[in-house]
Amino acid sequence: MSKPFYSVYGRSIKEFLTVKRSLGFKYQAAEYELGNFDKIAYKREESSIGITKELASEVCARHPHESEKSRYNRIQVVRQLAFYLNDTGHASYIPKLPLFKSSYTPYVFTKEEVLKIFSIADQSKANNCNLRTGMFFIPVLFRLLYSTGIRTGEAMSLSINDIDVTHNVLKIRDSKNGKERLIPFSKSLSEALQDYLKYRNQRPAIKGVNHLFVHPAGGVNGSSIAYRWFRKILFSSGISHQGKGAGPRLHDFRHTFAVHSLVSMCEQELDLYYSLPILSTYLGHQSLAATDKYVRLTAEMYPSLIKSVNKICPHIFPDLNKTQCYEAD
DNA sequence: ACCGCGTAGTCACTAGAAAA
DNA sequence: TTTTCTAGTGACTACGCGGT
Repeated sequence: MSKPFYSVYGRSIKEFLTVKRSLGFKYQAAEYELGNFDKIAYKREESSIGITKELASEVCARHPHESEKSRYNRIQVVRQLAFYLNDTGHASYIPKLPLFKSSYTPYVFTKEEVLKIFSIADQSKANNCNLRTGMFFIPVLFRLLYSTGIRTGEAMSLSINDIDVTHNVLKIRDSKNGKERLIPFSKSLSEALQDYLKYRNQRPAIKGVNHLFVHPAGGVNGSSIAYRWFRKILFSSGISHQGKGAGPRLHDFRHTFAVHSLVSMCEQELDLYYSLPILSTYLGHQSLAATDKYVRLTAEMYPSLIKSVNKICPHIFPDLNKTQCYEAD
């Protein structure tokens, strides 16, 4: 499972990993970064253990297309290794952490864009007769993501037993904490799900398969399928994708759900002191702070709405000149 | 030949826990 | 409270396979 290391640091890195793991940390991603550290040390023909300032600066140098945050994460691992080496008698330079600020702004679809995406997805499904195509469930998956705001991973791992189309509730089982949460959904989504289930259950190949989202031949698709179709449909819908990491992502259905829900609650003049905790629970956030980020996002996208709400209940929406918008999950 | 999927891998990003 | 750190997962691609 673990990769070999080639430089003079190899043994120390292995010990370091063992120590960290014995403390209960997984150190999976870190092992990858340590591998890069090892490669650089090997290339430089480092002959003795102890990180010099020169070695540290080469390892911590910014990669051409790397974000500040990623570099920050990378350097943290090297720092930990440097601390460990110091503790074990190999004097090492401890690199400084850079400053960084979050820059990603989530994409929020307009209602027109959402409708356009749905209709293109429906057309694509009608045109695709491949027996193994994920297109079979894409239209209903997109509707599910938009109308419940659940994560893509959560949707893809749903089983048919988690869906109750009589009471319009679905169950998210969170294997991580053994927690589960119930998500009520709308009548229109329920109809879409029932339609899908009808076709799904008619197919003999799918008998006995528990996964909700399967291709017509009965196989279970990974979430990369959903993403690939998403990009195709996005292109056909004429919504431009801004390139790697920047464009609308599948995950942005979740943001869109949150923002549209907030807007709709504002329009119905619901008291946000009550409705925010509800939204927070629905999204599965552990704190209100995460949900608060959507409030800022909503304020940014619908300034005129905010003006009218603030007349009734001031202080709900932040002054955007003074705050920055960060992404919430 | 072409298309779409599955898989595995790299790189990137964020939430939330832990430490200070 | 703020800073530091880890866990977890998303975004994206290459490649190979099998069905049409």
